Amino acid sequence: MRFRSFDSLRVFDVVARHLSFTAAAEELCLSKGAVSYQIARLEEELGFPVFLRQNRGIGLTERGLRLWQAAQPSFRTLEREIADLRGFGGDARITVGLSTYFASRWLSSRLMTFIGAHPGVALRLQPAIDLIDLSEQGIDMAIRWGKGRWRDCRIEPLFSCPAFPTAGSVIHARSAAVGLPDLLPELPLLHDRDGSQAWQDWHRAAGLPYRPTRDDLVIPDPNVRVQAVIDGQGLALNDALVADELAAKRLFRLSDVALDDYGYFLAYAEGALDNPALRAFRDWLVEAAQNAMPAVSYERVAGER
Amino acid sequence: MRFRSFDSLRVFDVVARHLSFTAAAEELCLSKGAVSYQIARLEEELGFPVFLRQNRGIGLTERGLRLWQAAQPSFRTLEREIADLRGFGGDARITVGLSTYFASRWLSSRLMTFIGAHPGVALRLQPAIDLIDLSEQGIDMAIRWGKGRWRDCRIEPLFSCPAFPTAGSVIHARSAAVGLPDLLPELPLLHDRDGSQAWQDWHRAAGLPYRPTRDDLVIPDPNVRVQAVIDGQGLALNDALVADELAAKRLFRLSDVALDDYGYFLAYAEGALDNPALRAFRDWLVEAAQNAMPAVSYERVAGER
DNA sequence: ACTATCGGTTTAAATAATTTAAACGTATGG
DNA sequence: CCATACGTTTAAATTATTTAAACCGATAGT
Repeated sequence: MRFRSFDSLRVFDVVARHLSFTAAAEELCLSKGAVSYQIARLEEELGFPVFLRQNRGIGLTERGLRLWQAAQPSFRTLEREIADLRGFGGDARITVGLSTYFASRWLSSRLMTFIGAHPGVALRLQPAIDLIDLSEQGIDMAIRWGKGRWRDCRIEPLFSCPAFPTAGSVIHARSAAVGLPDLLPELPLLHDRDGSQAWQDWHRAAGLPYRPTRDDLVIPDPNVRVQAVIDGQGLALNDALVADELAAKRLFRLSDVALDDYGYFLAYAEGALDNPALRAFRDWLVEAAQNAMPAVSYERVAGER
Repeated sequence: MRFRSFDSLRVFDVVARHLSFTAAAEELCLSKGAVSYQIARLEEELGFPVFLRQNRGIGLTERGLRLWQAAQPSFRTLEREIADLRGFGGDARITVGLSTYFASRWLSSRLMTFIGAHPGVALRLQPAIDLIDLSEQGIDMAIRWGKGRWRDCRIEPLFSCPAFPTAGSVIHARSAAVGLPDLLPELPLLHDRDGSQAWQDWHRAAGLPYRPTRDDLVIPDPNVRVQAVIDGQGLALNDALVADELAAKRLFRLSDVALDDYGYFLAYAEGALDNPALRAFRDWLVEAAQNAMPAVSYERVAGER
């Protein structure tokens, strides 16, 4: 029997990308019942199951995975070619400036849903430390971390992502024993850039005195900074995207005082949204951010007031 | 609007391969109306036509061609992977022995319909002059030219393909002037192999005397033999697959006497059809042969009896 | 020039597939 | 233990597809 259900296969592709019937249904503008039906139909025609129905959610079977590895690029090719032939080719090449830190810790795992849903758009992620200058290097949009007080362009908040002091295990142990306020003056502070207000802001929030000039370090790249903290070079303000390191106990949060007004923002030039591809990316990003604000709780340590 | 109709696209793929709605309908087991509907639907959704409706038959538009160039390999990949995952992977690699002559002049132009209709089958064409020994070199099936009197294996007739004497333009001119019977004894005859009965058979059929030993040439490869004839090396018995050369007047048929019992045959070992892939190829080949027996008419030349 | 035939298209009716909304069942996390 | 999340099922409604037959233009053979 020849395989016929390529429409079902397309539904499978979307479901496999989300690993969720519900999310796929939303992307396809279908009810989840319809998606379930399509997958059942596909499995019947194939003669083997493609998804493992697990307790909560689903997973690909081994053959399902192999099928997806073939289907994913095929549909991507087809959809891109079709988008091209339809003449949507308009400005469908967009460049987003961001830090490798944000890209690897937050964006990349979610990106598949965008590129899958917008096959006609060629997305380019431009790693950059300094995201002040848009339009330099042909960056269409930038994702910035801060208080959202930039005035050079349109700014949209993505999600709040407070910064809090973090340290490696050695300093954490000392902090737990001695107490952070006493320890603070003698430790090097790692800054994200020259003239950053962040540590100063944090001291004010914590009600502690701040002496501006010390033997501090400026480490602009957040990934490098995190590693420096883990290696015991000093203290840094980090945001919730270090959740993995916290969970793995390679990094420790030292205080429940956080800079709550910090977060991630999308920055773009005034007319940027006239480009439908950019608008699509903006819409997707804002929604993705809404649904997934990372949060890190703080366990009070013994010895803290 | 997102593209949805991948089933229609699959129909398009088949139609584009055949360049015929009717043939595609047959392959897909649909009525031609249904195929027409699917293509109309596809074109509506794409927003541009994929086929040019010509006087007789159809052709791809420029964008249709580009679409097909993307769709063809994608569907092929998908169908092959699916065939594999379904476990049809059994013996889906088949090798067919044939002459490059037959391959290039008859088979290759038709082959696309087979590989398209049987994506799970990996087909290998093994060029060979001497197709007597099957099972040597792992040949599953062989296509032979002759009278079909082999006894070493199962033989199925493909199509009758009579042989007739041919010559290049110089000899043809002399033959037209002098008459073939008078000219024949003084011309070199080109044979397909040592001990071939073909020329002897032909002389008998034409009611002419045959002297076995002369300064003749043995040229086993049919393509080479055809070229030798064109170059005026002598006369050879050729079959209807030289139609192109006849039409281009590079080669000329010298007589209406033909060896009518010669033709192409498919040879394979007794149990070969147990392999579904081989059976599929046999079925396809036999049917393709039935629908397309080449025929060459003979225009009587001035000076002939 | 006439006619049979070869495609592709159209039509209306029949059939089959898909979709939806809602109810359901089960597992999870607070 | 309850509320929720997620996939499944169900029955009904809606769409889409298919078919057979008629149709139309062009072509090839006579």
